[in-house]
Amino acid sequence: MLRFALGSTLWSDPGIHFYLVITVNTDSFAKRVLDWYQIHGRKTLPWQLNKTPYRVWVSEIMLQQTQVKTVIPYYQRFMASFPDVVSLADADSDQVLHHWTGLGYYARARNLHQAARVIRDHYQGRFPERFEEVLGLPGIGRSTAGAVLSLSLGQHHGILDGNVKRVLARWLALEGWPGKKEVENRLWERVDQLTPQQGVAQYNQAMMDLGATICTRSRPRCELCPVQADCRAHALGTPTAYPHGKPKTTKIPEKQSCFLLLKHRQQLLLVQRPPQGLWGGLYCFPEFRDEVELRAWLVRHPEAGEPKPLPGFRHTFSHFHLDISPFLVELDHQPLEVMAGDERLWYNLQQPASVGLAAATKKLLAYPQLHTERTL
DNA sequence: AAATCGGGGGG
DNA sequence: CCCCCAGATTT
Repeated sequence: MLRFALGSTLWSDPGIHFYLVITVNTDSFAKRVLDWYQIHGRKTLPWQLNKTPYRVWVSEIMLQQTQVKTVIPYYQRFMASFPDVVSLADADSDQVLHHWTGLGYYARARNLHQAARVIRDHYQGRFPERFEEVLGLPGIGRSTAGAVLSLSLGQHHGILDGNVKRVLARWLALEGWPGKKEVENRLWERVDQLTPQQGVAQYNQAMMDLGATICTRSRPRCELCPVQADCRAHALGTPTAYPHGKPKTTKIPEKQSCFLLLKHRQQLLLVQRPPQGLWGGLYCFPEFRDEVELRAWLVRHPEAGEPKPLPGFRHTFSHFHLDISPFLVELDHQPLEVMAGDERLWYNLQQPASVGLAAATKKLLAYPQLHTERTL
């Protein structure tokens, strides 16, 4: 922390002095986070007492999916039943899952149990203390391995859980969705740069606490944040815009429909669509939900011939895909009474009427199969 | 109703 | 590498 004091004495009145005191916080990111933690961080949660890799590991796995308040009673019961890694390894799967009931993500309980057995069988029942070995255990990735070894043993590893991602993405005003490998890699780089040599355990804990209590997802309390001064998202006034969400994967719904291409000589039947909705007011081939519906219609119109499937195609709208299956039906005799209700017309291929046609309809009207002499 | 959380697993 | 999943909770 640096303070600059600029003083001035008024020439005209030696009794009056002005001082402008400028305080500039030149502390590093890590120091400010650590200072904040000394005052505001939680230090007496069950897994913060009696710290061992095993106890921290179990807490980290539970906390991945649930908040502290909910985890505490589960953690207490779990530790009472499985006080060390060997007792966990020796337990039945059912027993372990029973302790997990209500926590969800049961695959993680299975991984936890499996990892305990690996530790019992390959590490003589002692929790491994080399990063690569920890990373190799089922259910433990880079962040959890770093958390366990730093929090319990003070080893120098960064962490990047959801809380830390949010804090850093905001502080950096980082563009991009952290689910993308490249964005996550950039975050890990910054984790490596910002994680201090001294006080890693407290720093990592502090970053998680900061994300959980101050830099929350929806209503961050920036006024209480120790790194607000140089937080880029705060400067932009849009902290909640970070981290960016998953890009809207225009989870395009798909719809299929069958079109009836009813042909008599050089004419094709088109019906006008209702004014509302898709292709409103345009002329279009009679549409059916599926082939069954189309055939049901044909049964009621015995004058029509056998439907002949034409090549289908996918038509993509802004908000969904329509998979179109056209069926050509040829009429021997004059046009029959058709499709009650809507406006309809017999569209002459030689002398096209001036009506609105959807792109898909145009595409179908251009099919060569409609322009050849009838095949019978 | 949608987003979330870290790691696993499949294409 | 990319996408999807587990499941209960929060917003």
